Amino acid sequence: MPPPTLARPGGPCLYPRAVPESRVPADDEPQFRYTAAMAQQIETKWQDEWERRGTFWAANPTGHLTDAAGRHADPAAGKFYVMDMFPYPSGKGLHVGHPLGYIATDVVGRYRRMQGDNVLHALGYDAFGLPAEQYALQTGRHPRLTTEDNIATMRAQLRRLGLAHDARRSFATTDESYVRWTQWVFLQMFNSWYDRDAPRRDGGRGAARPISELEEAFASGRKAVPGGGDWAAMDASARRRALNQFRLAYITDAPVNWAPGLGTVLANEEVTAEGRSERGNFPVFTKPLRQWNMRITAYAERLAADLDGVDWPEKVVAMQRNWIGRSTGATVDFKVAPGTGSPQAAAPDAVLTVFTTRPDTLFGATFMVVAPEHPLLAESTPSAWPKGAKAAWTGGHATPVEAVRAYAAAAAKKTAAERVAEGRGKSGVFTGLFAVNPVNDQPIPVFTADYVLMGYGTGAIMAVPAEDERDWEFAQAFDLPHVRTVQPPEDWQGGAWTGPGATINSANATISLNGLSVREASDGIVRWLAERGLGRETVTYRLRDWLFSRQRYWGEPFPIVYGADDQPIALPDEMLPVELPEVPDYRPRTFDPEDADSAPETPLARNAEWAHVRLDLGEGEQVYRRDTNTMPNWAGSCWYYLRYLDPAEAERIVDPAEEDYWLAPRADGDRAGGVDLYVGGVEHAVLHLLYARFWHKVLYDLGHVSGNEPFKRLFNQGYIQAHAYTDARGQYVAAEEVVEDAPGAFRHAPSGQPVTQEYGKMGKSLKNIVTPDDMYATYGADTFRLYEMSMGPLDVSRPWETRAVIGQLRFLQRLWRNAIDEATGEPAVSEAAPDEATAKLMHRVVAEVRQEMDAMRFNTAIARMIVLNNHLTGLAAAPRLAVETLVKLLAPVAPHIAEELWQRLGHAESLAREPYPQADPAYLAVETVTAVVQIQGKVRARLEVAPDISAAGLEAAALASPAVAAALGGRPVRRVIARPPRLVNLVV
RNA sequence: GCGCCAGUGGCGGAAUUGGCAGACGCGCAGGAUUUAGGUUCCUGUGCCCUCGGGCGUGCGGGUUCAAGUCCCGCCUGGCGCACCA
Repeated sequence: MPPPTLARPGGPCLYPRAVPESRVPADDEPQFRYTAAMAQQIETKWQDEWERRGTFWAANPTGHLTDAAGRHADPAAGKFYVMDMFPYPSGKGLHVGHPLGYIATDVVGRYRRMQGDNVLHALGYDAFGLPAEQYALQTGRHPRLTTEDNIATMRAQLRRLGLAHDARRSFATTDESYVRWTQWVFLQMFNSWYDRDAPRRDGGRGAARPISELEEAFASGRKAVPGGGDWAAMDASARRRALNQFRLAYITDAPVNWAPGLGTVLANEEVTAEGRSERGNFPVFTKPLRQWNMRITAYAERLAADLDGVDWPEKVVAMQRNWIGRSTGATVDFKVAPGTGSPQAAAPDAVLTVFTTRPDTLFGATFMVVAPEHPLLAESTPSAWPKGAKAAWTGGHATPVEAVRAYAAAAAKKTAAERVAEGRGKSGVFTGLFAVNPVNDQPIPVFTADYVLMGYGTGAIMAVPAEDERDWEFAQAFDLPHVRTVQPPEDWQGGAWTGPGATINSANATISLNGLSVREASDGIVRWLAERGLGRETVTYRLRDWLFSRQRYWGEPFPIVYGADDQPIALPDEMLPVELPEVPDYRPRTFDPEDADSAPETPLARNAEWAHVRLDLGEGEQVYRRDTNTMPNWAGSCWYYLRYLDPAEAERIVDPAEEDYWLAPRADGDRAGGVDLYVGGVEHAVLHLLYARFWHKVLYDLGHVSGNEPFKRLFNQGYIQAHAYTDARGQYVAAEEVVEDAPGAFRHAPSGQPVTQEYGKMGKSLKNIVTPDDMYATYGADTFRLYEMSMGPLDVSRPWETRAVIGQLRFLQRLWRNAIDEATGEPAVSEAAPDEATAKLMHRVVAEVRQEMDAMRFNTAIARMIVLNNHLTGLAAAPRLAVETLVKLLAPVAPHIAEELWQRLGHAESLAREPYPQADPAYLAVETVTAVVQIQGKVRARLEVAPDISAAGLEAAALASPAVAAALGGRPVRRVIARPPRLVNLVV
């Protein structure tokens, strides 16, 4: 049903004179002046009106979501999907920094809508997470209730901004109907594997496939069962165990990041370089625990390669590439045996495989290092020191077994940060083992040291001290030799030479690398190794699998149960969603932050009744144990852009017709597809944005979405910073009470004492919070929006300056006065056509504003609008055409006053879909331009010349000018550089 | 340590391609209206000046007829990475 239009189009609107607390109006103030009070009246009126009319309802191509007139989208017409990063509904309330991105996306959305695009813009809430649990504990209320309250508060605060969102499309990740599909995606991951040979829709090879295909391959013998089992002879439990090694979501006992102080395990992405938790800054220990993982490493290659196809800030692309950390090199196999005089412990055919990016230096490998967690140590460490073991190598231990065990135990007790910090001095211990260098059959000792990481490459390296600084340091510390295989420059002082150079000392009976470049030598030795089965070209990634389970309450439960064999079993789709149970205590079980021996405990396990469930999953009715972990906060934000298409969708994750309309690649050569514009802070560069891309690619492989990428264009907005002030004792004083006596000299007015200015974040403890509500009351939402958009480029951080906001209110006041008689509220425009100068300026401003808006340079767009408005202010009466043009130009940024003026100027319809002004090229032509005459590159005169003046004509005009003649003072002109029509430079 | 980005009036910023440095706004100054006040209006506002002009985009060089813009070397600030073999 189409909503009714406004009853009295263009009629006089009389407002009661509401008086904000902050201001008492003067008696002589005109009744219809645009003040903060007037702005409030206008803004709330139009917010109600837009809601009532369904002005911003976006139409889907099918289904129940139509526009306000009941129409579906026209697939042939333009569409634009603009999205903000998912807000977390905190209980703390907003400050003026929060809405920056929301205003920007609103401006873009409104601008596109005025150009005829069907614009999808909605805002949901990412509402699971630890803060809600903590807030619930403080208030004694269930997190669901506090979360709902927070969402309501945030909605109200944002509604007052006048954002053109389609409110029907809002939702929260905590909604049962949303959790159901988050769990569904998890099960898609659980029930899939990565088939490296499967052809992909985009022409590539390698894709997620249903796990049933793998079962068939095992059953038919097309693929060997790992461990060499016979599929037919295996029972259900053994089969589950085998399949678990291939699932994209799998449970495993691997070393994970355990933060006792936080009471949960964390993903690598959530651990800082210092080895502490990003949230809470607690120490993080590496500890083997049985946890859920996502096989994101299977997508490493595509996640790196497909960055070429997205329109993202280079910085974010670089951060993702660095995180994925693709590097090419070779793996090389070394035979390993205990040294002479040591009892045989290694299997005779034990092999140690290493990864290296410098296979060309293989002849210079003088020892080996394995990570303390390397499996070779447990299997093969001999029980006595061999001959040749130097005293410095043994760490004072009686046997290698003892030495290795002590070293590994010490390493496990350290946080990652400690390992790094202490590792600069290079610790380690000899393992009693020797490896044989395959190129020269030299035995070289094998050490274990924690500067080698189990998680990267093979967890083992060949050490080449002469060409690697870390190996050099280790060799120095342990009295190990080095052999140079790359010729350093003549002036080289010694130490490891990692630069380019000719290969030396690298020949055996069948190959010589001597004289070759690094590149040539690498290629040569890899070929030699490959021919003999001793090595191969290899690509490795820094990226690890994504640790996906958390020991928290307020998150999505896993739709997984365990039978007697303790192997995970998926619940059938009909049983989704698995709802969060009530528990006696939501609190995560936390420990002494330094207690590395503690182990996680899940809050969901506290509900014993829920944790066990009687089901028939095809093997007869029995009691199963539920998984009591919850998913990380990232799960909900990995696919929310699909949910805006229809949050009521109950049959499938997304309707294919809707997905195709809003997200499919459209332009030729575009494989990515995805949201047309995604605006948010840079802090999610490798967390959310990497995870969401991964999920999207899985959904792509499984046929649920039509493009490779979820976010076609990404824009990182800057942050709004703020000044804070401290007194002599270092205490913060209220920023609003500080006055500036002279540049750089600040004083706290109430106390009179001098204070020091700091620059940084806005925060309660810094006493410099300014809220949107303050701005609404003192200036109105339009002025606030205008100010935030005019402060500077959107992608740059800049300081908030409350006193500067007034400039934008003045602009709106002047615009209002150009359109409306302040005494009567009636239109004050002239009905005559604009004069020549006004028309020309108007068209030029239109052209410039469009250009700036297209490039999202709102600050300069607004500056141009002000120029036009200032011109109109100088006229006796502003022409209607010019005022209406300006109102339309401004509408995306200051929509309420624009609607109000539009209505008062006699228009019945909202201007939300009024075509954005277009410049008439006829008016952009100019009769004369100002040419500057430079002498020796300095401006000495200005001339009005025809725009099509020739170089000769310009030169003649310049030389004929008396001002130029005076400046030349009779000096002969040696050279003339004419750049008609704007510049001529005379060289004397 | 390595990499990337930035540095322009008292302040936020503009100058998209080497071609008039400082658009627009704040602040400030003067004036108007007003009993008064300013969230009103108008004018001015890079610095210096002997009123001719001179100087000026972090610093020092360079290329060019011409440099905020390009090149080289520094300084300062921010961000990212940091035993990844």
